Amino acid sequence: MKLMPSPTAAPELVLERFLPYRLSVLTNRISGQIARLYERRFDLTIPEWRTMAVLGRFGPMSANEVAERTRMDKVRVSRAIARLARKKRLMRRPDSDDGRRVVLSLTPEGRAVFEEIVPLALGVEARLLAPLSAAERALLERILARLEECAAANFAGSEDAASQRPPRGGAQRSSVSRRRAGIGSSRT
Amino acid sequence: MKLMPSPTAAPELVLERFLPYRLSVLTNRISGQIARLYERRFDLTIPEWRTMAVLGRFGPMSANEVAERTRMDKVRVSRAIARLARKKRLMRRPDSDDGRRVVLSLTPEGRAVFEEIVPLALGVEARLLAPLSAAERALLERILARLEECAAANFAGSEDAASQRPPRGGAQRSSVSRRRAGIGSSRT
DNA sequence: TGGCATTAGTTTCATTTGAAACTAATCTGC
DNA sequence: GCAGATTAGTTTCAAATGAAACTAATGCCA
Repeated sequence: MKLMPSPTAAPELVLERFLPYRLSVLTNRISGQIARLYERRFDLTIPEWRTMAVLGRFGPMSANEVAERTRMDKVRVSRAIARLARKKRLMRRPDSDDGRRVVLSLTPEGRAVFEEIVPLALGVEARLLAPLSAAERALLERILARLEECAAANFAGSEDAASQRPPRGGAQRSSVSRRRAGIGSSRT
Repeated sequence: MKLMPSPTAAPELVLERFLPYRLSVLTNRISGQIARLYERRFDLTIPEWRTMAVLGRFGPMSANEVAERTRMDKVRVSRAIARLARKKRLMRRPDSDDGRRVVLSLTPEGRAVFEEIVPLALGVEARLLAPLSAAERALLERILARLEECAAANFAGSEDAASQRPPRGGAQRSSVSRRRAGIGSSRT
């Protein structure tokens, strides 16, 4: 039987049971498999695939809208678009109403690739969910929604840090802040 | 009411509802928050933190054992160790029995940092789990375990790809295989 | 004993990444 | 109109990353 922890017992942290760590390992594995699949069969990175996915599903839109929908930053989107354009999987049409915008749309070839990938992607998802019962899936859905909400809230709450930024040429930055603040990419 | 899908209806893929994508976004957010926390307060990256976490919890071990426990590749571990050693948070003692091995252990300073972080990390986890009921947490545990199992199985099943590798100097590699096979880092 | 495969750990190198800077077009207030 | 602020998208640059090569010590077995 389990004894009561002594009043002074330090709480334990075992990495293998720590939720953020577990999520990270799990997600990276899944993303890795998917990335390999897309790369090997379609010469497609995950940012490229995500871009195609939203264009394929929702039709033409600007790079910014792609960034919002995929939650990728605009740099990644910009590069994904450049590569897709090079491979002739999407077209960029300057917006006549707003000279800054560029409207993106899949080429017929891009759409063909998209339509070939969709069932594969859904198949991966189905295989992942296969061992779960319907009830478990429903609960997973709810749990994910809550965690997303919670993470988004905390996320928003910590954005202040970047507010007062010194200009680039501005000489010194502490060695701490110099070490990349960059963070959670997961090429996924 | 919902109509039956027509026999020819293509299954739909909406990125925002696609499990691998959702996991990725969620995980990156969480990892990002944590990384910011560790970096700002302790000048510690996630690979460094993971290394300290296993050394702090399980005591001295070799770099390889750290890699196994943290599921990081040995390159990452090697670099994390180098940085931690530079910052005097861990010590490397050559193993007298096996000249290849180096036994790592936290310095007193490293341990102090470790003990300061543990409650913070557990706090982050607790905040994440706060909106979930006990029943939901239990089910989350089960679901995670199943997904991990499933992902690990598929993972193992797809390792063959790297088997016959051409030597480095070996002239050409296809543009496909040249484009990094690298994948799911998520600096997490 | 000696040679060849293996293991621990590091280094090299090509690539990805994102914050910050940058360019160019549009909006805003006056 | 028109100056300054904002927005769309790209480029620059300093890391981080990991596959493959490398170095060095062991294991194995003949």
